[in-house]
Amino acid sequence: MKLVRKMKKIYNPAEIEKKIQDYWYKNKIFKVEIDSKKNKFYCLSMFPYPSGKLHMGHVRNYTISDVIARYHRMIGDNVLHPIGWDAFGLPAENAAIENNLSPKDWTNSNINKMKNQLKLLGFSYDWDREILTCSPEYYKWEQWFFIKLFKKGLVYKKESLVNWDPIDKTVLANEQVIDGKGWRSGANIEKKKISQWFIKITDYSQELLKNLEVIKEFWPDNVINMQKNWIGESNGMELVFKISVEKNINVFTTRPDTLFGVTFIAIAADHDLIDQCDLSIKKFSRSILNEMNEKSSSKKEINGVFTGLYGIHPVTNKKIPVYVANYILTGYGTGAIMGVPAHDYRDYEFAKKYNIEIVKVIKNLDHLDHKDDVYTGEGILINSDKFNGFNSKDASKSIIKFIEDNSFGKIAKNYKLRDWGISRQRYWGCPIPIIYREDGMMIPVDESELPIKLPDDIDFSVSGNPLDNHPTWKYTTCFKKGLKAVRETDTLDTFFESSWYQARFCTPNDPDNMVGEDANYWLPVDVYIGGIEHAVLHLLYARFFHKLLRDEGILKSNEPFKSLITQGMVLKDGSKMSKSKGNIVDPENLIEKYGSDTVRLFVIFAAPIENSLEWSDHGVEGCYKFLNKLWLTGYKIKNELYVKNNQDLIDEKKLKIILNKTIMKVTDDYGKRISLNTVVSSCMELLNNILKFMELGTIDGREILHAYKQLILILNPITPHICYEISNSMNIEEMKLTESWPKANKNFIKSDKIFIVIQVNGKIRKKTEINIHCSEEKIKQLALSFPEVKKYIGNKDVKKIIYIKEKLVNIVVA
RNA sequence: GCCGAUGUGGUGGAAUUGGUAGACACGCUGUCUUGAGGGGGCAGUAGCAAUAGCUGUGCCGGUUCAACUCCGGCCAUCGGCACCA
Repeated sequence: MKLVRKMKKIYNPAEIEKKIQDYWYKNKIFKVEIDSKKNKFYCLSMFPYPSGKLHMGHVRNYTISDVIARYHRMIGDNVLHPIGWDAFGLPAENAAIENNLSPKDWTNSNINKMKNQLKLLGFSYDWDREILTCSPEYYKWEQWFFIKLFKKGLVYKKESLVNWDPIDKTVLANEQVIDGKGWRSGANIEKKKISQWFIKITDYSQELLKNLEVIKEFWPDNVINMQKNWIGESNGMELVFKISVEKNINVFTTRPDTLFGVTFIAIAADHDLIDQCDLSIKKFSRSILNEMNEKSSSKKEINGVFTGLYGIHPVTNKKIPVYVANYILTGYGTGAIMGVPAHDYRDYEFAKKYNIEIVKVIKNLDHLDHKDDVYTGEGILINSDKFNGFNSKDASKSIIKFIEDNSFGKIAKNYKLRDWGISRQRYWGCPIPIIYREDGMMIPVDESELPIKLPDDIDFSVSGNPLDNHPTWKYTTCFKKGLKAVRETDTLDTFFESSWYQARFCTPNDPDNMVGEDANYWLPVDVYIGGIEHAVLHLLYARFFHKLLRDEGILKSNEPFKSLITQGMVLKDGSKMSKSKGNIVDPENLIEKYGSDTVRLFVIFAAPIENSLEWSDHGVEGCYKFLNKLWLTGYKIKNELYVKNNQDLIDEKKLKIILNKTIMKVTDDYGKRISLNTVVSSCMELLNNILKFMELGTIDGREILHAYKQLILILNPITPHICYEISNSMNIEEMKLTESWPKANKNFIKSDKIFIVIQVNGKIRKKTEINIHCSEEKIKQLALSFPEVKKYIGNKDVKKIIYIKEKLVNIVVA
């Protein structure tokens, strides 16, 4: 055995890691282009906001994607693993105000710092694809696309009640309000009626919902569920109540089976019909609307007023009173409901308060003796004319058909999803490419004028939207007629940028296209990794955008992300690491102390990916010790390699079997199960076994060396620096190949002897080793012969003997 | 209230198709090495009990020769939505 390089006895990560990282970076080792001969694999982590410092959550996220990317490279895939910066957003503006810096400089310096930290962790990115969402080259395309959508009628401006964040001083989308608070500022959200830009995500409600069925195979259940909930499809019917010859009220219900239980109609406070009511009703409605504006969360007491109007029940022809009620939402369904107090809690509460008749039409079969006043479940229809005796499901179908046949209404669907509000009253974002001409026209700017760049000379000392306050920026002229015009000073929600970056990564530097043709080779992303907090924010928007791009003819696929992994939070002392709690572990200090391989190993080993990860200094130590042991073992093998002439062939085979089983298992774990913590366990076990056989000294050193080399290969995705260094000094040829993943040798998966468990009535009584070629009959006989087994059989009858191949024998006695 | 997920030693967790529960690690205990500390080695570590044996994967029941795994019903924890008709 010739040894090429010297290997030091002591593992010194500080010395080896820097050298290897520089080599990777300078030689663009992970640069990637289309290669039709290879299987493509697009591995992506949610790109970071450049806050200035990498935290443990980032480290975990990016380590996971790096491990997956490196594994796929080793099995010969063409791997796209890019990184970029979600660089627009409020923190830059706030920092600028506080420290009197420009948001641009602040952002750029943060990116530099974080890029260095990413390099310290040895992530295998194609750095040539780095993108920056605040660069005009990027946001130009967003403006271009905005204009396309505007012309299609998919973006529009409308005055409506929107969420106002009083701390960040901007409007927020519904998805960005969490528990009544702003997603970033945490401020209590107020309702304001202002004119805002919206994008018609609701046009895609049905498809966004339907395609969940397709992606759910490789997406976590909870995310699928949250999106399903958020889109919120309800099936039912719309029904028309005549008010007068020319006026109607349309109501939406999901319970057509309760049609005969309607005793009132309730409409929302901004319903069209209110215009025709008395002044007192109008005043009341306005007070309800004001109440809604004040607070969006907290529940209010049910409240309403009779309008004096009646609707005619289309089937019974009864006069049904119409009320304005504060529990009817504006903007959902038709803004009006049919009140069925016997079978809906809110309707019941309302009817009690205003002495409205309560008519039971559904009999509860499960609780016949119960005399509940309200029953919201399904049952058998009563008091329902010709539908009496039907069960709820059949009745609903029949009633919908009856209603449609008589033109009283129609089958209908409703969604909770609202259009996405995309304008923000902030500076550090993508300018909306719209101008307001002096003749009152609102038109998009011409493509040739793009990008509409953000001005750099901004005065933050005045409060309000800096673009609006800028002395010259917003004044322009119309390219068509030369008329004077004023620019839109709102900017786009930063979720706009992150909705399509995964497509831009495919052709990041294309000057002529938003997304080039290569995207159809790379997309969809094969594995996408990020936090659960984006379940209905970014992950919904990105799915929507992908469909917009498809319908514009730019992309061919339907969904951006084939599979999704939501990694758990990193905790310390039971809670999320945060500055205010003072429980932060700084990745850079840790790398300095142990090296990045230890940090990577720990975050992979300490918990399954989806679980939260409780920080443990002891655990980190343990990982560091493992790497030391790995190194020292390599050193010993290299320097104390021995040839053994009278080796123990049985032990040799044992080691081979352990090795090949390990290769099989970790291949499955990396590739199919994406269970990375168990990869580490298996590698630890293998090293323990190698050490055991070295100690025993029964096997030829070359076999030990072989097993060790394979261990280095399978560990390489997780701890690439130490593996690279060891493979150099021990001459592991495979590491240099494009396809370097070891294959399990099928000849060494099973040994000749196997352990069999012998049970009597399902309880283990004996464990024994048998020859693999032993016949079933013989094994059964053998099982019966053991005294430990006989003892439990006694003089009872052996009813049957079950034999599970190569696993166990169960003797059933009675 | 609705929807969903999860429940295994002191701790993180493993058990991939119903077939040896607790792999791998952390921690702890004993012990050896050292002047001491660190580091390292060896042995032990689900509970009760004596080495026999019994019990044990949130609880109750069921299916099965066999259940952490499947089914039914509870309980607890976490997450999402929440006047959505």
